[in-house]
Amino acid sequence: MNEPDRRKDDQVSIYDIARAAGVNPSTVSRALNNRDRIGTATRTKILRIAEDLGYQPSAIARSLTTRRTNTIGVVAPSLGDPYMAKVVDGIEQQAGDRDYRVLFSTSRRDPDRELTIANNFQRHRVDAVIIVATHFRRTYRLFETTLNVPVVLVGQEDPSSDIALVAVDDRAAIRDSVSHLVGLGHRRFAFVGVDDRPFSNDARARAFREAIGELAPNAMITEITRSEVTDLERGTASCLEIRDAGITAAQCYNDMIAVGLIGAALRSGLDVPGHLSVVGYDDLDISAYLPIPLTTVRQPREELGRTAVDLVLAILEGGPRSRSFMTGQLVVRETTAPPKNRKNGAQPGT
Amino acid sequence: MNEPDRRKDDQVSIYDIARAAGVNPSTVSRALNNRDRIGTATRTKILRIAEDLGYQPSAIARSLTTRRTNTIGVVAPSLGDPYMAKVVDGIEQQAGDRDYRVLFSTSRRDPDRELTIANNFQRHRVDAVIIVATHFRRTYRLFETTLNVPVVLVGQEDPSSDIALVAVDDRAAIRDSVSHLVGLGHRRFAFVGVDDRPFSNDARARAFREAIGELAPNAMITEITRSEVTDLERGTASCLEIRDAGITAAQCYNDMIAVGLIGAALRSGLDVPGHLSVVGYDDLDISAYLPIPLTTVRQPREELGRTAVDLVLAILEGGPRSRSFMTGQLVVRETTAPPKNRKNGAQPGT
DNA sequence: CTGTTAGCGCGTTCAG
DNA sequence: CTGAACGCGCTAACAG
Repeated sequence: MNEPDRRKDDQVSIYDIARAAGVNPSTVSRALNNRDRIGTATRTKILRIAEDLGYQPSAIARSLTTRRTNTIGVVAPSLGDPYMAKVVDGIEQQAGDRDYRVLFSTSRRDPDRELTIANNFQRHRVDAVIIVATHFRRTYRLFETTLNVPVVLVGQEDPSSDIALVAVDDRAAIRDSVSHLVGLGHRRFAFVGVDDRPFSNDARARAFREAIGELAPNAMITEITRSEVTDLERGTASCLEIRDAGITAAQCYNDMIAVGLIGAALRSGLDVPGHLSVVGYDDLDISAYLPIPLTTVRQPREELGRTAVDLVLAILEGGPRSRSFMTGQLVVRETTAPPKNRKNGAQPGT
Repeated sequence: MNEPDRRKDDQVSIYDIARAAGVNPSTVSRALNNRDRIGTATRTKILRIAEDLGYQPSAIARSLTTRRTNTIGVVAPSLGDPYMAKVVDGIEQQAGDRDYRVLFSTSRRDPDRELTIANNFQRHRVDAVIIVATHFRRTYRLFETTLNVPVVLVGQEDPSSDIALVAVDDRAAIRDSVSHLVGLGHRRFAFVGVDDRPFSNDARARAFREAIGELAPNAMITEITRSEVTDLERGTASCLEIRDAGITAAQCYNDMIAVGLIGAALRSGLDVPGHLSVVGYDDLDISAYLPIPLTTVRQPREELGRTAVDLVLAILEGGPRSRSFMTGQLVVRETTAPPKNRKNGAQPGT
């Protein structure tokens, strides 16, 4: 016996099923929520009728009385790039498993939009907020103070200790990378960064410098930060400087940049990894399958998203704000090798 | 004058602002919604107080009375792969611009989950549904009948003409690709497909066969469909067969497969594009920047998402179910070239 | 164990 | 032009 055709605005409510069962609506509510004192007979009867009528409780009405929406608001700069996509996928999965809904909003890194989103979250009475990779403390404060709900940050380090967050331990991961590179014999390094995500960029750049200072104190190190539109273009654009500076090993802020850099290097006659070793950061799906498989630091992106949900729910259940660090793992593939001399031209400064 | 600290469950309502303004709640409602008869003086006064109190209307309460949620439910197999990510990004953008919220749910291609999602959408009383790249008619019917709201499909062709959808015109795009390949002199073709998205795979494979039948009637054509876990692996795994069959040009179902295939080809000593020309489908961000930039068919993925929202809203506003086809554009880069003979071994059948 | 009542925050009558 | 009253669908508190 299936439910009959009904229009969306003619949904069956507990009143309908109460009438059909000859009981009071509140009894239906109790039966459905498996609450306290309820006769087994009436309960099963009610459940059966609900089933037959194709009843689905209105989350809206429920939220109105319970004052909980079971919704987590998520702000991210975009949903379109591969890093976000995985994190967001992890968030959606874990939230779904824990019976929470997710309200995604993209900020496009625009402060005005962030304010709009905060207001929007408030209108929808989200129970908590997850902020992905937005690198301004201000954003955190904005959501924290206007919404007054738990907030968890994903994927960035912030020194202040009272902010809940989950992030990859950049320092350890990058130290592994440097150790690998130094072991290969490299002494002329570059860090290829980004200009529009200052927090995480600085963290990685700093980690890189520190690790080199420790593992190869006399090495040369330069930092390149281009202001192109996309990360791929940032990588492409930094090739010339790397070539002219006689760099033999480059740590990139992420895989996209590495791909751009490698492409430009090959086109300009630089062999990878012969003349230039390149290390990425992220380990995108595609990175292992590139024609020259990319050596990179793997970020557990889905896991970051899932953990963010766990942290947020823990706080909702009365736990403390905690910070969780996951380890990034160096995956050595084929874009790193011992340095070889270049055959023709392109010496440092030439 | 900013709003004072208030807990989430102590939000300001129209009652608070009515009290502060010395008027009736319904007056506040009218002022806020810019409705009919309302004194300019009282209106501005009320607006000012609302502002000062940091008032944000409860979307929940509003939905309860208006019986509209301004929410679009979106089902997609995942949010994590680059194709979905862009489409979903487009949906989110356009919905946001039109003042709609989006409720994303991932089906993981699991029929049980699809049912759960349908029920969940019903609980949340979504106003409409967008189904992305789920290739079973059954899914469409499921959402259509249980929810009784407008449904729009994205990214797949379905012959039945009464289903609203937006998709890329595969036939025209693939015909361009074949024309390009035939013009280059190729006569031994393969289509490298997928097994888990039968609808769109068949559409593209068929388009490929038809185009070849028309443009190079005597050419050889084989179809390879591997059942690996990821698309990249499907590409990798199909290399051997392509090599043995003496194929010189392969059209792949998407870019991921093309990347896998190219990687395997190069490793096995096949030159790309010398011995094997490869055409992808999608034009991922990364495709232009691969060491051998990929020739591919560009799908306007964000645009697909945006258009889906437009279609859905048009129906909500009383318009007819319409179908919208966007054109995919062949982008010729460097993985296609005239066929050259292989130098050593690996002849057909060897 | 079950029925009654009230109220969540808002929009919408219908009177004034 | 504005106030009073009702209902959206559900849960919770209190009776019986």
